Amino acid sequence: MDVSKLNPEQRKAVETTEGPVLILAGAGSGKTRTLTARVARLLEKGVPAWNILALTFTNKAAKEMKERIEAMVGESAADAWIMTFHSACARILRRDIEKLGYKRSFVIYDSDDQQSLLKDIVKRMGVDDKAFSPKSVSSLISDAKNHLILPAEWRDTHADDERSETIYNIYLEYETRLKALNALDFDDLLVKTLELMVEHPPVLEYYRNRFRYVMVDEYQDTNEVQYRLCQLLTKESQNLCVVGDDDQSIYSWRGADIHNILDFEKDFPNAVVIKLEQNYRSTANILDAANQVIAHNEQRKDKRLWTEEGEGEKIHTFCADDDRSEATWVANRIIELHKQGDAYQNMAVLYRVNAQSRQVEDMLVNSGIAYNVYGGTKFYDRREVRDVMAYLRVLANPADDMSLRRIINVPRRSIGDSTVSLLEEHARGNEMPLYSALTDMPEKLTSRPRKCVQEFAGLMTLLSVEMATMPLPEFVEDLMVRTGLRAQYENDPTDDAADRLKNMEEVVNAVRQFAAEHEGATLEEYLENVALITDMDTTKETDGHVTLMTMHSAKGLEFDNVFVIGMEENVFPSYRCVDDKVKLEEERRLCYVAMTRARKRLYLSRARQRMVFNQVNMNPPSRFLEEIPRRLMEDEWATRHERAFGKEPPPMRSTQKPQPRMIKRPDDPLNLQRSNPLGIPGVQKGISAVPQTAGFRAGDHVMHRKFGEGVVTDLVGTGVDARIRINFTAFGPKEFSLGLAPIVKMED
DNA sequence: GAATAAATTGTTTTT
DNA sequence: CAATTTATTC
Repeated sequence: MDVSKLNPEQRKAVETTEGPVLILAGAGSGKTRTLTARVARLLEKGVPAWNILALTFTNKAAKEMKERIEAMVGESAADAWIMTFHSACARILRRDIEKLGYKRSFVIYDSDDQQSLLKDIVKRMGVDDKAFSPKSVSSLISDAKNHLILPAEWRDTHADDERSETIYNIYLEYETRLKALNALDFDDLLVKTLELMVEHPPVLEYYRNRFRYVMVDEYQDTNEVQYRLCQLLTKESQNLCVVGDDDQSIYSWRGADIHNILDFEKDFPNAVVIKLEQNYRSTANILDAANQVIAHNEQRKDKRLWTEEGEGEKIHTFCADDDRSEATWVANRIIELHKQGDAYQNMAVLYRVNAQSRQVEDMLVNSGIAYNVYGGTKFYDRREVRDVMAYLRVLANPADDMSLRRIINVPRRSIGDSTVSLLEEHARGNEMPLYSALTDMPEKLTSRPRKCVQEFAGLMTLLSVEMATMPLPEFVEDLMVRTGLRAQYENDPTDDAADRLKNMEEVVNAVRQFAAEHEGATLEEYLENVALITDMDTTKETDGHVTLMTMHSAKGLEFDNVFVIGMEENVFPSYRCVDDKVKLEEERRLCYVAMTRARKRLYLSRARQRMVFNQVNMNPPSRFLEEIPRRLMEDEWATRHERAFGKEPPPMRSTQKPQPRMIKRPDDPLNLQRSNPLGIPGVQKGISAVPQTAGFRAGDHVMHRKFGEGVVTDLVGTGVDARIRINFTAFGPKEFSLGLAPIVKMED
């Protein structure tokens, strides 16, 4: 293991192999390199690979780490568990879940499955499905599970009203049904693993002995269950090494608790804390800007990333007329960069919500530029693909009524709703899965549907025999023929059907690839893989392709040129977060993550108006834009006097156009609402509620939107670069750019 | 029971 | 607007 390429802090992280270690790794600080080197070091010291557990959040991160470790030490790392939390839990459960009363053939329900189950429950309970939409209920349940709150506890900790009672009933029924279906949702994978460890000490003992060294990546994103699992596993060995960055915590909406990383030193008082603060990725300007933005957060560990890189280009900003011309601008810049010799794979367009990819896609298609969109509608979310999966799931786990119901009449085989209802009723009466009702039919069933069901039951029996005898890929191919799924689309001349057919063929390819990578793989293993894989993980041809993805998905990645689009209030930060201080700080962290993805050039764009919900919406520039010091930015209008479409620049003053919605700021003591609808960074014209450079002197009493009262101590520089230093009564001395800081002079 | 027409409804972010 | 759900007709 050659540590000479590491800096002193990184080296310390690699060499500290024993005891609790907290590595605070800023963006681009060589985190993965350090982590992989640490694993290599452990192996080199003679720690057997099977003693090592390295947990990540994404398959991509796991895969990368695994590959890099293998490149360093070769096959000797093969026995180490380097995988996501969810995969590790699935694997642990596959061994011992029978101790919890499930069967080992359990299936994993994704959020779609979860929601259709909830929908079914709500419908059967006869409650108002508007007030209890599957979406809202599923997030409540997920939230409860992530905090280890079982139905009974949920009821005890919530108001004693009708709504809570109903939710409790749904939650309870949901749990009961899942168990009957022999299915686990995503949260269950973690919760049940914890349950297994807590209630079955020998199991815990086994894994404690096995995993002597536990490492956790992106620790700031762990939720309570993951946290407890880590604590439990390392209680004896104390060998828990966590890596994270509180500034990059962007998953609290999924139960991630930032306190897990903030309180690590409390949990392990003897922890070695290592800070990786040198950034090897971005130019100084980009890093500086990102640092400035994140400095506006109150809830954070103080740190400052630095770099040896040169300043580089300024951050390019642009304000387009609408979302369409914003996309055109992006496409044009991409073309320009490409002409300069930058390859498309070095460019990424990042956005807040998946829907924003549409316009950019259109423009890239028009320009003939290849691209990959990550996220959004996933391959495995397509109807035809899910149909195939439903067949496979029923065969793997006949208790899966939900999947069976999905495919019992797909393709059409004249088993309609009324027949299914009869079968279901009968199955429920006899406390058996729906699948059993296919062969043990209720007497009420008349001869015609009876025959159809019989035929279907015969098909399923045939398939289960084939499943046991044929290699997996061939079996899947055969299944699509025997079930008639193929024929359904083959006889359809529309383009749509051709696409679907192609997707089904893609499933066979995926199975074939999986079988090739995992020798002797079973159907269960394949299904598990499918359930835990995301769109990010499907291998794509990246060469010559521009990357389009959400800022969330971009975490952990880096590109030479990064475009962040939709830098507007109510878009980014999202309208759902604008009124909540805590949520807003998470948005800001997301902004920090997005900005720090860029190595050489960062482009921030916004649109004056944008179509949202099928109506025109006008939003002021994102507050994050205003948190970047002006000296680091260069606006296209100001410098080039050009427009995406060669139109005249719009008037600087708003005429009768619809007024943008004002941002509500309950915490704004002076009511300094943004009155700068057309405000262009770099062209300081519109900020009118904020006093301009003139008028401040040392000794003046001022009021800041966030920091409250203070006294001006100093003024530095002139013009756009002018800065002001203020000593706040409550927050001490701070420095701001005079043009940007939301301060006003107080009347004495 | 199936095919078609009408109506409704929704947009964070993901394992 | 587009995709899904519900109503209507055959």
